[in-house]
Parts: sequence; C-alpha cells; structure tokens
Amino acid sequence: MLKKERHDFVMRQINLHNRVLTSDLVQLLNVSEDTIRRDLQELAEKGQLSKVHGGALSKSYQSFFDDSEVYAKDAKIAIAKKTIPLIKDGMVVLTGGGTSIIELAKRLPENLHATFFTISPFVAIELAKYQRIEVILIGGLFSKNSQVSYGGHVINQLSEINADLCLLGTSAIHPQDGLTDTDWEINQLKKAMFNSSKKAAILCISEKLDTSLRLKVVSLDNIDYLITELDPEAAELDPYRVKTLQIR
Amino acid sequence: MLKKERHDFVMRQINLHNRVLTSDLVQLLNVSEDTIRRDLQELAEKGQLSKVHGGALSKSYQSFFDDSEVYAKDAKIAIAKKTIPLIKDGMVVLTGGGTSIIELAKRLPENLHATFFTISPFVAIELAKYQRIEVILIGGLFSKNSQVSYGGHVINQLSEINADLCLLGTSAIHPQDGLTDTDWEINQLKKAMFNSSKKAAILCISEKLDTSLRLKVVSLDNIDYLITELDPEAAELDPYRVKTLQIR
DNA sequence: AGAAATCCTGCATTAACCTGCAGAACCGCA
DNA sequence: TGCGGTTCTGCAGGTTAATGCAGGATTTCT
Repeated sequence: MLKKERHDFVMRQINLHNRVLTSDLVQLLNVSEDTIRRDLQELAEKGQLSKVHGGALSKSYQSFFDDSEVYAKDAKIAIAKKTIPLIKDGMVVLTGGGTSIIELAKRLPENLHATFFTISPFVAIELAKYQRIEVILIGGLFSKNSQVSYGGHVINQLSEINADLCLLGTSAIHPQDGLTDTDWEINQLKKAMFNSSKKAAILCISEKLDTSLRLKVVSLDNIDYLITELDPEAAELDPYRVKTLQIR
Repeated sequence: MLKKERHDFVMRQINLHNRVLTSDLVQLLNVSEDTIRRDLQELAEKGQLSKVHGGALSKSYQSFFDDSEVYAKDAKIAIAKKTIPLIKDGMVVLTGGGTSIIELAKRLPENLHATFFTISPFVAIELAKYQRIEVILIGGLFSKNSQVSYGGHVINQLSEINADLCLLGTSAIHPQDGLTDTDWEINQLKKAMFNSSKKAAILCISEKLDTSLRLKVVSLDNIDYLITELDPEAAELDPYRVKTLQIR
C-alpha cells in the first residue's frame, strides 16, 4: 500500500468519523504503528488534521465548541470598538446573542441615546446599565443551547420591528457560502433578523473566517458591514471584498 | 475515547448547562472517576471552567452572577426548599424575578418536567440548565431597576397565559395591607401575573413581614401559599393565618 | 455526630510515544 | 546492469502519558 493511499484512507476516516485511532489504523492498513504515527505526523504538519495522544482528530471538529472567554477576548474588544461608530444617536438597533455582542454592550458610549431590541437576556442585562438606552427584550421559547429567545413567537415579533441596524455574531462565514450555521431554528431566527433591519453588520473574529457550516443564513451580498479584529486592508479579507460590503 | 474528545464533551456540556457533575460524566463517558477529575483539573488550569466540589461550572456564567453576595442567602435557600414540593410534574409555572426566585431556580430537582414562564432573564438562564424544563422568557420593555420585562406588551402576553402556579418574591407584605409595592408598572405587572394563574405563592424572608408600601397589589385572600424561612408555627406568622392561605 | 459522597496522593500498569538505526525498495544515471 | 543516493519501513530501546486503584483526608448531608 502506497503512502499516499494510506493518507487518503486516513483522511476519509477523519472526514467520516471526525477522529481516528492509531491502533485501529494499524489493524486496518496492516502496517506498523510507527508508520501510522509518521503518517499522522505528516498530515498534521500539512494541517489536514490534529494529532493527539492515541490518534488524530478532524480540524473542524475542534472548532465545534467555542473556547472563547479568555482566548479571543482582546479580539472581541477590538471588534466592539470598531462597531461603536456604526451606532448613532436615535437609532433602533437589533442584536443577537453571542460573546462578541456582549463585549460590545459593555463598551457603548455612556451618553448614547438609542433603542435596542435583543433576543439575548445577557445583552439586555448589560444594556440596562445605560441610562439613555431603551432596552426591549424579545421573549419566547428560551434556547438551552444558545441562550437566546427563539421560535415562532420571536419570529412573529421580529416581523413587527423595523430596525436601522442589525448586529450579529458569527458562527461561520465564507466567501462563497456566506453566513452559515448548524441549528435550524437559529438559522430561521437570523434570517428573520436580517429581514427586520435596513442594514446588517457581522461581528466576526478572524478564526471564523473561511469556515462554513451546513445551513445557509444569507450570502455576502446581504451583509452591509463585516467587522473583524484585523486591519481592514489585511489579505485574509480579500475574498470578502464585495461591492456592497464594507469591511472595517 | 481520546482525552481531547472527553475534554470537548465536557466543554459542550458546560456550555450547554453551565455546569456538570463528576458522577454524570463518569457514567456518560464510561471512565473512572479519577480520570474525570483529572480532566476537570486540567481544563480548570487552562481556565476553561471552574472546578467545584462535585463537578465544574462555566466560567462566563460565574462572572455573570456572583451569588456570594446575595442578601440573606441561607434564608432564601430554606425558602426554596419549602417551595419545591409545590411544583409538580407537568405544571405550568409563572415566575417573577427577585433573588428568592433565582435561588429557587438553582435548586429544582434535576428530573422535574414542567413549563416555566418568566419575566426575568436571570431566572430564564438558571432554568435553562434543566434538561426537562421548557422555558419561555416573556419579553418586552426591560426594566433597569428590577431587571425584568414589563410594560403593556408583557401584560398582553400574560393575558394569554393560564398557569397553574405563580411564584413571586416579596417587596412588602402586611396582614391588613396585603402585598404592596412602590412602582406603578411593577404593580400592574404583578396583578396581571396573579390573574394569569390558578394559584399564587409568595416567597418572603421574615424581615419583609409586617411592612407595607404605597401601592397595593393584592390582599392576603388572593394568596394561596406564604413561604418563609421560619417554622410554619412561628408566632410571627400568626397575623397571616387566614383560611385560604397556607403557610409553610 | 455519623454516614455518604467526594477529593487527593502515591503507586503500578499499560498504552502510546520518540529516537536512532538498518534493511528494503526505489530512483536516476552512466 | 551496476552504483550511489534517497525514501520508506519496521524494530529495539528508553521515555512519557494516561489510567485505574487503594488508602486516607475532607466535605457535605441529615
């Protein structure tokens, strides 16, 4: 069996099961443990998988959960700072949940006079600290996963709102696939939020760039602002430079 | 099962439920307790969670509510324990905000199967930890003082609800004046909550007894249960012994 | 206060890892 | 065909990581 064939086999296993054990591969491919280990090493160096004690895991699998807090906090603060200028006095703003948005909510100018609709209780609690911001918490079924209101009742209420700006965090964004997500209900929710706003801004830490998930929310055309912690001129952002999309 | 997979699993559980029990993980992952403990230790060192006796908690969650400062916490815990038996499987429960209610929400039986409506985002977040409880967050204008939804939109939604039990914290309660409050809007809100429920329970730490405020919500007659941290036979409670009011 | 659950420490075992080496297979080239 | 050079593979050995278990200490519950 050629090395390349083995590599392909490994990658197939990984794509299929998100993981693979060294010991299994030894049996399946009928080669020595060392060979397998060297294969995994090589693939890991090429960045096609991540090696762990006992085997290897798919790269995308890792990013399944968001180890946010300490790690990307600086980035999120940077994003928040760039987002603030978009919010002007008197605006009606609609926001999602997500840590980026919460960081933003913590850093608004003290004298901002605006109306915020939000589906996230965390955001509502943060916003309530500002004297001059009116906060409307959109209620409904409460999602145990994403800690936001969702479901038909929320969609209904959203349909009655006409906001100036919609602020959303990112699950995944990709030049071709646009904004994508894993959960059907959250997906519907985000679509409804887009429909309820004149403009939409996506807050996105750079590591979410060029990733995509199963369900499409909207394409890049529907997004007005893309805000990352990177320099707006950075090369990583080149694929996202579409006419209608302002990058900051 | 690879270590990394276990870690991911743990973090998913934590992101989902804000907490996780060592014993549960032992069962779910089918490894020894020591392994789980070491995993938690490791994740705690990486700062991804905080370890506590019996399991671990989400970090972000902790920073959100630092409940160490809750006033009269022991009393509130005692009240919570007495309240739990009122809530039966299948019930529809309507709750207010307030620290007593939050303490209660933290101490519900893990296997309780019920539907909770609440106007408090804090309560919603707590309740979301329970697998078998359906949580509906009632949305509307968000009060900066009392951190609950209020206003016409809330009253409207309440009118569509018919709950079995309403749980309310206390601002003030008095044998003659009944349940009273200071804020007009909150007052309206509480009235509406009473109207939406078959029965009502008042959670009340003893120092709120025999006090009254300007605006009346309801008289004692309309209350079904009065729950304090005191012995139900205590003399302080004598003035409240009305036929229709059960004291616990 | 006593029982039960949980935690910690040290130890032994097993599995997985790494390094270096040597033979096999393959390559290009005369 | 023969010959250096390269790559791939397996093996030996010594090292590290992971796990479970025993015991005793600590915490929590009642």
